[in-house]
Amino acid sequence: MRADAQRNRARILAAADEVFAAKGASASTEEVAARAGVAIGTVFRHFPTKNDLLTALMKELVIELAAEVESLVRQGDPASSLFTFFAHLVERAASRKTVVELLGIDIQVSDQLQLLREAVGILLDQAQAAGVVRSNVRLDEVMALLAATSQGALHSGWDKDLRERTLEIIFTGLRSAQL
Amino acid sequence: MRADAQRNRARILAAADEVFAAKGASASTEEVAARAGVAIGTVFRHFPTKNDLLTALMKELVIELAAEVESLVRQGDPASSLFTFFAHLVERAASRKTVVELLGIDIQVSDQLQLLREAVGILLDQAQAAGVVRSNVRLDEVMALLAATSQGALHSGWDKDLRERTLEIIFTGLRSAQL
Amino acid sequence: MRADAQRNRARILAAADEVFAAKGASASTEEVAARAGVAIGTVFRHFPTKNDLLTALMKELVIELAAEVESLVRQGDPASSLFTFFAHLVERAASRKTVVELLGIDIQVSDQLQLLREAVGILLDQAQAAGVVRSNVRLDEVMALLAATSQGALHSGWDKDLRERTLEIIFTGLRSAQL
Amino acid sequence: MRADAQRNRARILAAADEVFAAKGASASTEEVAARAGVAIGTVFRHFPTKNDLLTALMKELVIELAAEVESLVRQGDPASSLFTFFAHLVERAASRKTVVELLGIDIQVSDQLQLLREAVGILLDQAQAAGVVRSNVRLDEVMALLAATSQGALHSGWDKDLRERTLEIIFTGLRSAQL
DNA sequence: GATGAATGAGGGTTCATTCAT
DNA sequence: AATGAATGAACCCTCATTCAT
Repeated sequence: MRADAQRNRARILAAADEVFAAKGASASTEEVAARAGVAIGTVFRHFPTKNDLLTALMKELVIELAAEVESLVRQGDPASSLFTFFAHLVERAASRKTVVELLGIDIQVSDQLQLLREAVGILLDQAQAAGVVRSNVRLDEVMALLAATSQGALHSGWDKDLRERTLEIIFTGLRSAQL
Repeated sequence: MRADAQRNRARILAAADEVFAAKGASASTEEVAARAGVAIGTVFRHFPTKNDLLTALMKELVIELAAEVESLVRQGDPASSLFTFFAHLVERAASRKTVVELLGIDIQVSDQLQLLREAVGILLDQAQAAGVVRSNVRLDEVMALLAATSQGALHSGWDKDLRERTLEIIFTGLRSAQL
Repeated sequence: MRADAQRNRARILAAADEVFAAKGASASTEEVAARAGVAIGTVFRHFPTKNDLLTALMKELVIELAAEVESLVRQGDPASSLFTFFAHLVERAASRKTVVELLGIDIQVSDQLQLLREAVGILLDQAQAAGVVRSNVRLDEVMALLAATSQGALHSGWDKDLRERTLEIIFTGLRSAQL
Repeated sequence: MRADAQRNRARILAAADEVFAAKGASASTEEVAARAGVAIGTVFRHFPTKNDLLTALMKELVIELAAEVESLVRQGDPASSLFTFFAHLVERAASRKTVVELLGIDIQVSDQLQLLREAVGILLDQAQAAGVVRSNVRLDEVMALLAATSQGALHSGWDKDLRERTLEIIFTGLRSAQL
């Protein structure tokens, strides 16, 4: 791929991220093109289908998130990494519909999602090994809570304070058995 | 309003509930009309805008939910009513997109939402008075968790077992301080 | 269907006939709408797909042609009806791409085409019974010649004189065995 | 023109022949480029317009056909060459849309068509001189029949047997007067 | 009031053609 | 000269909304 094409692909993805983050997946491809400063045909050259664009966006996001988790796995405090990531994801969801749709919708990201799931699984293992999360909590529930709260964080009332207070309840629920 | 008009209004709302519950708010008005057994024009006579229809639907839902809460307030066990309602709402969300969009989206239901909010507030007060929910939990967080988990419950992976396990974590989080 | 809808349906079919006759099936639906004096949505309300419109057009045409053949079967001279119909079809094709695409393309008119085929079959039987078409000529060849010459008649050079001279050769070929 | 350009021009024409033969003139230029193994820009450098490409293709075809006719004129049997060529052209049309569009459509090949026309004229003269085609048959009709049957041969039902039977009728028509 | 046909802006997608690399 | 990315008009189709019947 030529340098300019590479650049455009990136600009389109960035534009799509912003547009879909703001208006959800029903925003028009035309708007993405406009925001990217390219003609509509260029978007379709790079992503033959709107769905392809959405999928590509999700993949990028998952990869990013998974990388983040891995870095936590390597360098973070095992006892707090899961909570850190949880909070960070929700924080991020608060401004990006994309995050939320990733966790909820099913486009063809399943493979990538699996990746994220596994990464989070490690964080959970660490946390349980460290004794900060009760042992009968399973990965399924954690992913479910991640998805749910990310979705929730998108909506109006959830300011930073509310997000923190809500997460605090969930974190307590995850921990409490040790008491 | 004539009697038949009254009847039509009700049938349209019922149809809209089913259709939007199944396909989300992006389902077409035409489909609602078909399911209601009326012509498209009739739908628009009663609800000049698709958004008006959505709003009316939400209002009905909130009223229903609020009634449910009130009944719990009057006849339920103060120590468990909040949890009962929470679980019931999520259960319901699992089969109805409407519930979820009500809690998330911002159509002009704020007034009605306020109603629901107050009702849930009473449940929370009761639960805290009974000592089963820690006192530093505020209504905001409870509403936030209700919204988030309702949203989550819509998505694929959330079968009954997962819903219960997830709620159990949240309930524990709400309770735990007593331990 | 309401009277005005009925009228519009007819106008759209008429417009489609003209437009496709002139420019072939690749002409735009928009143009059909314009010629019919209706909005684009109206065309799609009556014919949900461009292909549906094309198909409807073909059906109408086949029905018309079949009716024509039947009338010849009943009232025409058995010895000349086949030739009469043949010539008439080609004459008509000279100004209408539709006729030709009917005989060549395969949209879902097969059922209707079968109808026409059978009708022409009767004409052929009559002609052979009358001894004016040799007995080893089969319906397949007649249909093939009808299709081929109709196609040909569409193109530039085929003025009336040429059409007649060309048909005369074919007719002679069909007859010749009697000599 | 550089040697490689020369080579590319030939490869593009060959590719176009195959692609348009298979899918008709509505196939995309991109596909031609792909089949030729060159970039789309190269196609447009050689043929500034899709129509130019089509025209060039037709010219080549006509030249080929005319050469074939000339060879028949020189070495063939005067009494059968016309029929031979006729049958061969139709046979070829059965597998190549190009042949047919050449004879039907009006791109700017008229000059070249004239060439073919003249060549076929000679065959006709020979056949008439040999007494196997009646003298009142004119070149116009022969060309018309060539075009028509070539078109027809493209369509589904025309298997080899049908083509032969159909041509047999036409050949008889051309001959019959002598009887 | 109800009906359902008509409207037309908007959305996804294709493809001939242009132009920077 | 070749490459292949960018352009943008045009196409098919959908759907909220309006309006004649």
